[in-house]
Amino acid sequence: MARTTGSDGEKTRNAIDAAAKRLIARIGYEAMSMRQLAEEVGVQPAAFYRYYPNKQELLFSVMRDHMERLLGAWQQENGKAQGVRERFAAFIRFHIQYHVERRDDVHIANMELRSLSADNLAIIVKLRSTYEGSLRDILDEGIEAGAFDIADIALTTRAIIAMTTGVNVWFRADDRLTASEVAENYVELGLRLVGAKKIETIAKGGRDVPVGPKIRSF
Amino acid sequence: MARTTGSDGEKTRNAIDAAAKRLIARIGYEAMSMRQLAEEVGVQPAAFYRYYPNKQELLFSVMRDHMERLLGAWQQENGKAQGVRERFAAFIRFHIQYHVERRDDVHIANMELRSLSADNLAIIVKLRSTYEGSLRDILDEGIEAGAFDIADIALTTRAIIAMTTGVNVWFRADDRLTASEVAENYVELGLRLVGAKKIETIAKGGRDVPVGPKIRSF
DNA sequence: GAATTAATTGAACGTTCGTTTTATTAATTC
DNA sequence: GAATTAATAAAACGAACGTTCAATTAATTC
Repeated sequence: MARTTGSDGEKTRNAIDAAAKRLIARIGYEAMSMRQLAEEVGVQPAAFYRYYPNKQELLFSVMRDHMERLLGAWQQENGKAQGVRERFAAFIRFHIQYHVERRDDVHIANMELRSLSADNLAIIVKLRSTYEGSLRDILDEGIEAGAFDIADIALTTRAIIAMTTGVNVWFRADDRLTASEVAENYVELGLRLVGAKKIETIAKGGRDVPVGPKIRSF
Repeated sequence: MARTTGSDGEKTRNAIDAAAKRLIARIGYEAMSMRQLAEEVGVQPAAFYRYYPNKQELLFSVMRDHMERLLGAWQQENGKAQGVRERFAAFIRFHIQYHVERRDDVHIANMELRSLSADNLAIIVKLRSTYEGSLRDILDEGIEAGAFDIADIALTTRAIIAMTTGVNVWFRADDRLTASEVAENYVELGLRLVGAKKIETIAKGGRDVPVGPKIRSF
């Protein structure tokens, strides 16, 4: 046999991508063999090399596509929010919702960095820090506006990223909480972490008017 | 050649364990070959099988030993703290300090769960949940005592674990912050997350005396 | 409908994998 | 110092690895 009836390059490419994400997310890039991937797709191993030059490019493509989609989706979402507090809440909602909806993508992006070649790693790391930087910008903005009380911005940014990304470790769709319930819980936790002041307090003055004696709100 | 002069089973075993931890932490269990490990130790690949029946047992042994050491160390530390708030702070300090001191162990424990056989995974997962349960117990205790204000205990427990464990991703010993400075920052963040009340407030009444109208502190 | 292009198979490449077997030497015991 | 045990080396096992190549057939173009 050779070309099969009804064969279609685009369909096969999509099938390869989908199967690869499933497999890499479940057993890991190193553990996934090309024969395993081919079987999942329903083709011979050699067919893969019409679509990717090698295994590494497949991983890189999956991760780059994911990061660019993530960044694009957040940029779109970011435009809607009004005010720091709402923008901060929007970020957390977005982050958790996106992570829950594209679990495999996110899991791969978090776990397979070490399987990337040096060049590819540099590119992905850059995209990551762009994304995390957009959260940091919100924290900066919140401090400027006098809405947040943060001791160490970089550290707090990382804490929030770690906390919210961690949802993917335990969240199951059939759990007691829906994705948006989880998200709202994390919005509350996030607001605590950044020391968000009561809305009235901000409205009354912002950073130029001290809120009273320098006592933390907890 | 066969047995080498000065050869010692205990030393070789320790060398294997140390090299394995280094390698697995850096490149991953699947990516580490037995020949690579042997070379790192300075023996032939076959020598390994005097100490472990196979590669999987090595990974399991590394992870089980780590979890048991972690649990033991926390039990010892847990006895010292007085009061919920201090016990909570002690947990965070301990967790971060331990993670920073045994980076490879912790990294392996977090990354290589999927490389464990089903039986071994069940054992490690049990040890993990015992450890995480000890944090949950502190949150329970804090709520009981009226010292904490927590909406969802299970979720908050996981948030704290994720947040503090995440330190390992970015912490470098030569960074601007020392391990204990980082730990103190996270203690503050942790206290915010659990809605820890001001010490005077607790002293004045505990949970039986309402702190005022039911308004969150932020 | 012939020529061309797209998609895939089947077989094989050399390499590396985890592991086993056997032989050999060092250290310890008696 | 002979017998025993401990610790290794050396070589090989079959299986699996990522990848390449040539042949073949389906779909498309002209």
